[in-house]
Amino acid sequence: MVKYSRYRLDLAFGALAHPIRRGILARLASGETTVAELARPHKVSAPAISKHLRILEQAGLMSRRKRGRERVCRIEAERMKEAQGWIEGQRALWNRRLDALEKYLKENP
Amino acid sequence: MVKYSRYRLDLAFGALAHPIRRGILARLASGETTVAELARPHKVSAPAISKHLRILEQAGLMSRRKRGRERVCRIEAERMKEAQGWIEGQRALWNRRLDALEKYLKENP
DNA sequence: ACTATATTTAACCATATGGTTAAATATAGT
DNA sequence: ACTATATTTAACCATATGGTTAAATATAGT
Repeated sequence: MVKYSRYRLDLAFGALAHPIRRGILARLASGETTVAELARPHKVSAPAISKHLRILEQAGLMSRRKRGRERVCRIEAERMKEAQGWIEGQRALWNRRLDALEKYLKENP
Repeated sequence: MVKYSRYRLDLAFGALAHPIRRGILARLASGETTVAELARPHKVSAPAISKHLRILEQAGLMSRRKRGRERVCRIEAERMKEAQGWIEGQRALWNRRLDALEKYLKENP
């Protein structure tokens, strides 16, 4: 039972939690391309890829636009940055605490 | 149907995809503490918290040790670093590409 | 030994995820 | 108009997630 609407970071991290979706993002990081091209390296059906793309799109990590009968996909950098930012913030806290501890131990041998 | 064993990054990102778990990690970033203390800010049952902790632990983002009848939880920095590293790598690619494009546009007005 | 506290496990339920095949939709190309 | 190609939607199934309450387990404290 989901009680709260799903926040942006939930969707972003959730989208990053599957190897095929990370593979798709990795491919997109080197330039936009079509759905067929994104699907090629993975051995799942076209509908499966379509679902992964929807999850990435809903998470705001990627966008699609039509080009003839193809769809061209493009990474969206902002949400990736937000996800990274969250982790970074935690690690900053954590490291600051460890530094303080280290300093304390040095000063109180 | 999950066909491949779940990789470390799958578990790590999956674990980060819930606000309660991110809240728990945020608390842990400022120092280790007990399960009861971690549960306090969240209005779900104790078993729900216990499940979240298990997910965090299986993802390698946190560890638990016994202290009397309590369990003391502690963040595990390494896996956090890996998750951040993955995103960072993608963004590096992406930004390099954008920089190259910008340069190209500047040189070919 | 008895009782209270901390935490997990069991059993249950609803929804989300991750896959499939078959069918629908839209455009390209003749 | 006809056919091929690209992609999505529908219907289905199994497993994972996220919650609940009730019970079990383990230790603390008298």
